[in-house]
Amino acid sequence: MKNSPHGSSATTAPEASPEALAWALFMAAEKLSGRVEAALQEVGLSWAKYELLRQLAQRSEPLPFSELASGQRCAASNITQLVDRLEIDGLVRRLDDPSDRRSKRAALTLLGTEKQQTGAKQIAIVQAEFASALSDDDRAALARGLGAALVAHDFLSGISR
Amino acid sequence: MKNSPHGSSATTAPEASPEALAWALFMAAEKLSGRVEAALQEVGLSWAKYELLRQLAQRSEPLPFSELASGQRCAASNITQLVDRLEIDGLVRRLDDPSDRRSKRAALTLLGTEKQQTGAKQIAIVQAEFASALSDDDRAALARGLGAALVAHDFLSGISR
DNA sequence: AAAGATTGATGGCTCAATCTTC
DNA sequence: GAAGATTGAGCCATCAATCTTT
Repeated sequence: MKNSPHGSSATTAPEASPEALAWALFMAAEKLSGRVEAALQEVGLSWAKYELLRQLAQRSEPLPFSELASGQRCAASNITQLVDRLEIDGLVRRLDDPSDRRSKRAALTLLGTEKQQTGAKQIAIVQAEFASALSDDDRAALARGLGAALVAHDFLSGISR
Repeated sequence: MKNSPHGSSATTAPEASPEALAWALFMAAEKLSGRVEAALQEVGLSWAKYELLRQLAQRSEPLPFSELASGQRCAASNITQLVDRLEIDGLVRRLDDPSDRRSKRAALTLLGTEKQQTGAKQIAIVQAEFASALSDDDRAALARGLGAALVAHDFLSGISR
């Protein structure tokens, strides 16, 4: 989600039209992602970099680029470039895979592990702030609405994926 | 069988933790924006290009780049490049501003106007699909939750904007 | 041939620096 | 000096083409 519709008027009624509903969804996501990015910037990480480090930390072993690509749901060439930059940052190392010479693996460095951990704490703060800024009822309403939206999307796009 | 309201989504209870709530928000926005992008692609437009055309169509007169930048909430240099590409596409023309020779304006071409209009129809379809895929109650819940989230964000970030 | 990674070109965005005009 | 637009460098993503290895 990159560009979202800009709001012209801060009119009164929250959501009456279907147009406003989609717009509100994009706005809310954009605002929240802005917070996540700002929190990560404190650690010197972009969201893309953080997510890759996170995947590596979660599996706690060097992972082949193909697996990183499917995990991040992005093109393989993107991983190549991301790892390039992460390697420059000293957060990740490229390893050869002895069992398949076509394959490369990415391994966390010590610094990479540390940055991932502090990044995770930053993100946890944002999530907690977000959740606690909502009343129980609002949070429940949001959860219900988002759940329904996700189900609706899967339904409209033929289930699988 | 339980007392699940409306038996809408009796699936794996979507949101229990606050972590999942933020994640669901991002997921929903991502899915929906994917639909918007796919709809616009039918017209050969990116979302960024569409939004610029839309701003021009809405004001129905050539607008200075500075105004386009503030309208799209992006850096001025981005407008320069976007207009470059839109000009290549034949959707927009660069005009000199006689009253201030520092300023350039972007004007819709006939083709640009047409593409914007068909793009708008495409988007309206997506919005309608989205809204109608939700039950009244789910839609109301989503509207309430998103409204609260937006208010919470403004509160947390010191009101203005 | 197919899988895995890389390269090159492109789109969309940022910031810092620059140039012209006010 | 400050405003408006542009350029250059970089980040993050895509796709198409390529190269090596299986």
